Amino acid sequence: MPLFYLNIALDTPLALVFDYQPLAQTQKSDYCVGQRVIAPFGRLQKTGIIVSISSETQLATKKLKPILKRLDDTPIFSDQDCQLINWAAHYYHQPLGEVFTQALPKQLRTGPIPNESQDMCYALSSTAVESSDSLLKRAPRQASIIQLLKQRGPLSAEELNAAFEWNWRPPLNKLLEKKWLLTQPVKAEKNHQLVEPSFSPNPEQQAAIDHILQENGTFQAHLLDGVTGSGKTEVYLQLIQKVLLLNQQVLVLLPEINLTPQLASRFKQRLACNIVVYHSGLSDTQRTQAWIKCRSGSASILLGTRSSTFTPMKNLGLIILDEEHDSSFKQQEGFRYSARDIAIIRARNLGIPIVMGSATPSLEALYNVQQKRFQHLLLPNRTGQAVAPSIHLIDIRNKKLDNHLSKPLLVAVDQCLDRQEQVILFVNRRGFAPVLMCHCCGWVAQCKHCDARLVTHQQQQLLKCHHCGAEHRKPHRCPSCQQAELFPLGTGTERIEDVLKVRYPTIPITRIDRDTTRRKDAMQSVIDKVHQGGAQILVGTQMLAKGHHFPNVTLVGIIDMDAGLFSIDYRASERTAQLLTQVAGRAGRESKPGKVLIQTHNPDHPLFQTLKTQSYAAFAQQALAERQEAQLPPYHYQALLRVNATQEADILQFMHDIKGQIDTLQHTNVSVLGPVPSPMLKRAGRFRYQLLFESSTRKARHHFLQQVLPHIKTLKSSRKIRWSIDVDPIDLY
DNA sequence: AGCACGCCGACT
DNA sequence: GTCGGCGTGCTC
Repeated sequence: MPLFYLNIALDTPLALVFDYQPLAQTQKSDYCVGQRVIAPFGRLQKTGIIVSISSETQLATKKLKPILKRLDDTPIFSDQDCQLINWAAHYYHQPLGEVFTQALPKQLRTGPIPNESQDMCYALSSTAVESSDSLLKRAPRQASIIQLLKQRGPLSAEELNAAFEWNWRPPLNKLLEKKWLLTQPVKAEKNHQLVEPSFSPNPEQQAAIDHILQENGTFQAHLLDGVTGSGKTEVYLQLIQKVLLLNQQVLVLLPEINLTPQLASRFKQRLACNIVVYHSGLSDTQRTQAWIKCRSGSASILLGTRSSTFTPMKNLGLIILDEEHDSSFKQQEGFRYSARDIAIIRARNLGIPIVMGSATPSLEALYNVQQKRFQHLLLPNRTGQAVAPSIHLIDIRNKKLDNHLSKPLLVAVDQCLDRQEQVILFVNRRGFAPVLMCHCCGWVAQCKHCDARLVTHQQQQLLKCHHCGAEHRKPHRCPSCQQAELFPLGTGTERIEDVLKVRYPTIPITRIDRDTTRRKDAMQSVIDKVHQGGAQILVGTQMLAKGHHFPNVTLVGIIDMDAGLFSIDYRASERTAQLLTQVAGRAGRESKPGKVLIQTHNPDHPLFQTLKTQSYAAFAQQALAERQEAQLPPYHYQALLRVNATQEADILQFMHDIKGQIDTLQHTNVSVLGPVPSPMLKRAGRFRYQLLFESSTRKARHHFLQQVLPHIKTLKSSRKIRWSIDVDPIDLY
């Protein structure tokens, strides 16, 4: 009879921790919290994590099965890792085992921890040095590899990838065979000096750095609020250097994969240390290795997207989260969490600073500044001679447009191109046109599955639903009246690109949206092309607003943002203001003043006026004040209920019952989404609806969790309901 | 979520 | 007879 039981979190949607007997012949000291074990579960075997060890159990002891195996001798998660994961599971009402699973790379969800691979590099051997010249004619590729190694010393595979366009593996293997090259481990770089120590921060940057360092060793959340080009990255670099000198690690979180290579290379130029990137674009093996290096401490900096939020770090000293306002930090499917909020809690648990940077901070962040939870650090000026761009509104009411482009905008584009400078045209919609309509009968192409209209993609002759991803061939005749009078209404990036190609046949035009950058490395080749300089036009969606600096862009044209002004969703105007400010920030760099032209039917709209004459900060303060006046704090809570059944009518009845209860809550909005289109469900002859509960106050959320939810659980068909809570706010601590 | 069990109709 | 559909219940 054992004297203790293992409480194990298993990857299952059940919000339970399961108790197991230990292995025979083992004792309590063989187990600790954070270890992985393999346990029998029903007829299955699952990997689980020991979350506690207890001397009692609720179940009859003989019902408890013993585990099958211990996977780790030492725990894979530290107590602090477990604490964070526990917090997240409770806060987001997610089964503990599922959160543990999220925190592990795929390979580590089942198998043993592989050894940490040593990065190898290639170096010249002594024989190569003399005999290389004779190679030049016969084997030019081998020769150029040798040439490069002579110049730069030993190089890693990654560095060779960057250096050569062609596949360097075969000639390199030849050289290895001949023993002219040898492999050796990359020397761990422990020199944490900035490579360019000459940088001297301006007074605002220095003040921010000092403030943050002053609090070092204790928890403090900092909002680094700096306009585009104000040198936030420089502040990060200085802070990172200081933390590295203390032999601590740094976690840097970014909203998107696209932004990692750029920042990684900037860090590598400036900091001599081991930098590891972690995001969903890596292979399983790469991810596992990156994860292991962070845990062991051999990586000093982890640069990653939200999937790295939970990655164990041996000695974390600082968290940096860039583009704080970005919604990509929120996971929208499955386990709905906010990487930003979890990162704050992680910093608090560890007693270390977290620095959140943005040119357009979210209202929650600014609210937290008001509440003195966040320290506000302002970088109000662009560095160097750079000046803020000037914003102009083009009133297009009653004006004749040339394919959605107004005369003043086209004139400005002409002038800009004449000066050999570059133009960004921003269209917040991909595809050719958002609506396809029949001129004879008014039929509109509609998605079968959702409420959304189908977007015309002219090049591919497809109609796509941007909501659910459904695709159809574009019909030649109206399916309703059989006439051929279908016309595309409105515009998207593809249409603007077409129009510009006709108008500027000799000017390079690049479209940047999800359709053109889906291919791996596509984004990078676009960026390279733009950096070649000369007169060019970039047409694109929000992707243009994120991260990349195009130094020769002096004009930004906003084609159509009016839709963002009138949404019922109170966060839409916030998003529009952020987007406009971010895009506008792309105009003008260094000494070239930038110009932003906004085409609109609503030139007097307060949002435009505030951004034009003042700034995003002024807009945000107004929005915050308005919401406080209406006694709506800038919190935003969501709960999503997913209802599955075979009978559509059952679901609708069920949804109706719940809606009735929630409708009586104040500051709470409920909407029914669905049926959710899914080939899987269709084949199974099932339906799924979603009930989205949105609330703007903590009180409403509390009421929902305490009163409404338990009631929903007791409803007869509640078994078929899967729900999760998404929280946007931060009254976390 | 999986997965089995078990109850019905269809079919060689 | 038995194959397979899916409604129901369980997982330490």
